[in-house]
Amino acid sequence: MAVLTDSPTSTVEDIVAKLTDAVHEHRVQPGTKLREDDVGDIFGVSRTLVRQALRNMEHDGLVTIERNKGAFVSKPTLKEAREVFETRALLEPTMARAAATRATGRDIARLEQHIEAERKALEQGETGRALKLSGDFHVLIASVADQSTIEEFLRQLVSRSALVIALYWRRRNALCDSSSHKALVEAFRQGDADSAEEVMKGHLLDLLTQLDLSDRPPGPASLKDALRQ
Amino acid sequence: MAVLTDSPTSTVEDIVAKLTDAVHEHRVQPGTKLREDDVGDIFGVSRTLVRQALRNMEHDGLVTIERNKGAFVSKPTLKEAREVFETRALLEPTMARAAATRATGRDIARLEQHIEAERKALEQGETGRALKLSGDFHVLIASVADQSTIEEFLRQLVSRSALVIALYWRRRNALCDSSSHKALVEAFRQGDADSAEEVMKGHLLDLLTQLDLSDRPPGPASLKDALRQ
DNA sequence: TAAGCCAATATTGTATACGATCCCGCCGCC
DNA sequence: GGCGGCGGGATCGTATACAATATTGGCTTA
Repeated sequence: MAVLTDSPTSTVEDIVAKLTDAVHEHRVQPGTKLREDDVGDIFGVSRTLVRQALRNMEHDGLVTIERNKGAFVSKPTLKEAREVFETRALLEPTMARAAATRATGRDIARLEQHIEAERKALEQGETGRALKLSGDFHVLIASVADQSTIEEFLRQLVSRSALVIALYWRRRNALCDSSSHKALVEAFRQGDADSAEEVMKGHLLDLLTQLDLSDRPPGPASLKDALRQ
Repeated sequence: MAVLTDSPTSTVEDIVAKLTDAVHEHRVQPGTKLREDDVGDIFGVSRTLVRQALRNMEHDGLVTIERNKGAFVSKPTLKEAREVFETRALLEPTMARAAATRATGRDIARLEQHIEAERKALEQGETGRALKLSGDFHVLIASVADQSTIEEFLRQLVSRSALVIALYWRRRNALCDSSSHKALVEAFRQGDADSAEEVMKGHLLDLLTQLDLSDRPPGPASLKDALRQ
């Protein structure tokens, strides 16, 4: 699970950012153990900072820490997976509405730039990176809406969504097309709050339908985990 | 700011819980510095665990950590204060609706027990404790609604609300009467989702009107803090 | 041979030690 | 007399050392 070697000393934020990216881009799978010494070696810091980073990520729901066992990339249960998207459905349409009424020219430009980056990543076959960027787009909307509290929540929810997608995605191929994102920005540009809200609702539903959240065991659990209970 | 001495060793969770309670009950004010050695002495643990606890509380928005300066009980800005209640307004009516459709007899009993505890605290003049219990009630509703993700978010928002109230409450006397809480439980008992949702909306508006979130300096900032910038 | 126990090893949990930074009072200088 | 620099103490930041716990492999025994 080697991620990236780094310059002599990294900050806690560096470690969190790099590990989080790796999870978002599906370079490390849910269930992966994050041994403190390993991570420390990779980033060139002591376990002190690694532990801080891991606890941070635990708070975002990306990592689960079991006492005396260690830190693992979280494996959201079916219920948790549903809750993540139910919560997003509560927050994001309102964010889209607010963004539509507030977005400035600079905001629009930033959003379009972002979409372009998504397109490029997809074009070059970097599906992991495209997925991450696609998530960031949703957080960016909350930023445009100037709602930092919800932006923070959304950051967590989008992170967890990456885990959910890793576990419950139906067909790897049909990845999130960016037409919805384009439609959102178009609504923002026209200041059409109603449209923005509706497009966002639909977009979240689209995402949901591409997941398999029917009742069955919590995804590709390792044999070991399965038998432990 | 002595809080509570404790048995020889406490866990991180103990420390977080005790400190959080102290903030919820307004026994420590926003802006208070939480010196690591002090907290460690109080709870009989090393700075290692204190730092973990403080970082946890930072994630909940209760504590702000400034590098090389230390940890302080957070002082939400006006904007943050507004965002807290805007976010609650997005989440809680839906939680009330869900609770109304899901609440069992045991749930109702638990909620009524909670209200009774609130009443007693008020009766005995323990306004701090009453305030904390009043906040917990809202979290409890999310628990009844069986939405653990939102419950966690609400826990953070209610915590921050305690800070907002400490900073922006208009008249200390007129404290949250529990009639709204009673009305909520009554709606739950009757399974009246519409009513539950409406009562919750109104209750949150009531709270807002008792706050002074008009545009003016970020509350009772100390002169020192004011001049520092 | 398989099950169970025990020791050796690996890993995490907590405390302590040391270095870096900041705050504050003192002193010299203008 | 006031202003600015400078030192000492206090406090935080990180690494390391040691203790506690879990895991693994081999060994014994029925």
